[in-house]
Amino acid sequence: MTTAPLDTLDLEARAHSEHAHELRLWLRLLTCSQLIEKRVRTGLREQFDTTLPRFDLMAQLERHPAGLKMKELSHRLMVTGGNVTGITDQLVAEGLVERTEVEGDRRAFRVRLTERGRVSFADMAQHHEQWIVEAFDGLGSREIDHLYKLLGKVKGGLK
Amino acid sequence: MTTAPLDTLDLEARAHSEHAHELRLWLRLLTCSQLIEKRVRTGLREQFDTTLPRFDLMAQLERHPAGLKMKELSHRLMVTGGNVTGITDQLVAEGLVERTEVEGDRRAFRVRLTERGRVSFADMAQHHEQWIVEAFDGLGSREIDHLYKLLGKVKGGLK
DNA sequence: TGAAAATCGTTTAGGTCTAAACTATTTCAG
DNA sequence: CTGAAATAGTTTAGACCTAAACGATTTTCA
Repeated sequence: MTTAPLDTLDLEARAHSEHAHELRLWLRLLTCSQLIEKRVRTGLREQFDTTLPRFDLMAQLERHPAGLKMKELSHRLMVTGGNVTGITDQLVAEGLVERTEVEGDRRAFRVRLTERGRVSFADMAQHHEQWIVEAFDGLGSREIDHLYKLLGKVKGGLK
Repeated sequence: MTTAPLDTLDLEARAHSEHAHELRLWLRLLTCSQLIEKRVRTGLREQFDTTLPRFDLMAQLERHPAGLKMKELSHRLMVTGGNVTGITDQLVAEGLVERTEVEGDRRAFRVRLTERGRVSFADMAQHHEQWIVEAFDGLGSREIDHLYKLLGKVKGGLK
């Protein structure tokens, strides 16, 4: 019967019903992303005894044969520099990747795939592609394009 | 000039061009998901000195006032049981959730929000909602619905 | 009934990721 | 020229998450 408590309830209730769509969308986006990622992680572990971050790093290097600096890698992978250091160390130890000097800047270096790294990556990439294709099996190519565009709009609005 | 090397190049080239759309879509989906997640993680850390997994666990409990069993939590959160054990331990230590007995099964128990947990969560949820709304600012409500439906199709095709 | 199988939750060992502090080098302003 | 600021990468401490092995309890079914 008083108005004060009802006001706060109204505010909460309104907030929830007004933005329920955004919240649902976020949860679903996250779920899709996590399910696909899990599939890829499991595949990489079971079939190649490696991990997703290692694969992702190698994928970046495959696209840039001249190599990438640590800073560039951490930006592209959207992870911290310390993280890139650790993963690169592993891959160097296994001979899949190498650090090369950057002339004119003794602080930095460029990371490149070794020949062995290229061969190893090509093998993994083929299976990776298959897992991704399977993940979107339920969609037609029109829907894939449309989804891509809508997510582009989301991405554009971020940051 | 020889045909053998060209064949392998063709195979690779074809494979890549045939499924390029799926791969691009996957990378974009992942990027959107990671950017939004980063925003939420930063907000939770800076404004509430907590983490996303802790928030997610409390969010599940808020939706189920009677409490959830560890198994149910790990299923809903899509993480392993061991992980849920650790996060629950923390929240119990801080008095935000509590373990209660399940009668008739001495192996299991139910995890519930405490009163303090409910208050704490309500505060965080309000800001969380705001961050999510901002993330989808660039989209109209029709687009939000459409994106939701398309992702539903993706989700349905997984597993 | 009673032994095997299944279920619930925890522990363990190890990889991932972060923020913040740190070292080394380069750039820039005075 | 020189000292401050910026930049490249690493280290550190700690939280997260996983898979696998494990203890305790319950269920199954012969």
